Amino acid sequence: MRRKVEIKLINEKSKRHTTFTKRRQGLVKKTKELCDLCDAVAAVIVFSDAGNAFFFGHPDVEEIVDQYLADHSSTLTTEGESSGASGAAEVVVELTKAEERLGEAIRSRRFDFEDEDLGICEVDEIAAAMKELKTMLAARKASTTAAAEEQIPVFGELNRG
Amino acid sequence: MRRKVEIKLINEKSKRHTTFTKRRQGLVKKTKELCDLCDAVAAVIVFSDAGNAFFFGHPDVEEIVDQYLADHSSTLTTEGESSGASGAAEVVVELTKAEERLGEAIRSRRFDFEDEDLGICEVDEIAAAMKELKTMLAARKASTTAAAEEQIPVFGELNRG
DNA sequence: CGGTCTATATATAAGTT
DNA sequence: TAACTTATATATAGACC
Repeated sequence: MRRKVEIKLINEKSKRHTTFTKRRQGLVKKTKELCDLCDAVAAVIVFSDAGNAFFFGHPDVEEIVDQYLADHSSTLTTEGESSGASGAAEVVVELTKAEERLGEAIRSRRFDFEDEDLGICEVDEIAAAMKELKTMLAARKASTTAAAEEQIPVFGELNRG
Repeated sequence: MRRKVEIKLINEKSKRHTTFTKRRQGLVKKTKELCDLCDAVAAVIVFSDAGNAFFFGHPDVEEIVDQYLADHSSTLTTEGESSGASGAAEVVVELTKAEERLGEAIRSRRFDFEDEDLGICEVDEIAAAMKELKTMLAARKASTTAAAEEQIPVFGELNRG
């Protein structure tokens, strides 16, 4: 019944919403549990498409948010995890995500390309180029002793005038 | 081996810390997944006892935090920036996100490039290529429509020297 | 400690109503 | 459409390095 699900954008709207609701609830629950178990200072905020905010925080969302802003308003000092990439592999992951979003957008035709000045072929090429780029990065990552100064013809085929 | 655990404060300090670390990681992962699966706007912030902040947010922690504060401290109405953009501009936005992540990673030097098989020059080239791609898209978008609307966001520059 | 390894608890994707 | 069910995927407690 339950199938393994790829962590990428769910294109089907109703399915996406169902997953959003379930996982949003789970996330808040997990946050509460973390706070209860460890007396942790933690907050989670989730916005629905409609703009409704779902949140939880201990001791208080605003306090945590203020603390965060105080710590990060001008000085970036993150020692642990953050939204940023931290290695070549992570760069590949980021590119992969972007690529997949593009691919999804194209496949699902969420874009009304007819009304845009951008043709579907161009976008498709872009997605392909990103995929290529990702593959290249992965390959480079894999081959430890490969050439150091090799030039990379990135997006060369896109230059069509 | 694994026993069901009551959701209440763990008194044993070392055990509490272990649980904190594991669950904190899980929470961040779940938040990421929610964002990836549903293109959700969500953020999580956790502080360790030592005062270190662990966080994740999409599109950006600060944005979400600001949105939360706006919603909960006044009756400001900020509409339509998180999702719902349609067309080429959205593609550009996706590219922008990826580009900014790369740029940030490069600037902050959170990469230990020495230990990777990927040189900073290569990554820099990739970032440049993405910027180029974005510019191309923007230009294409602007040309046919004869510059009616400026809806393509300006990027944070990468300053590659 | 900080990471790895299971066995088990929990979350959750589909199905069902 | 949401609530409930159920089979499975995933998270993670405890043990061990």
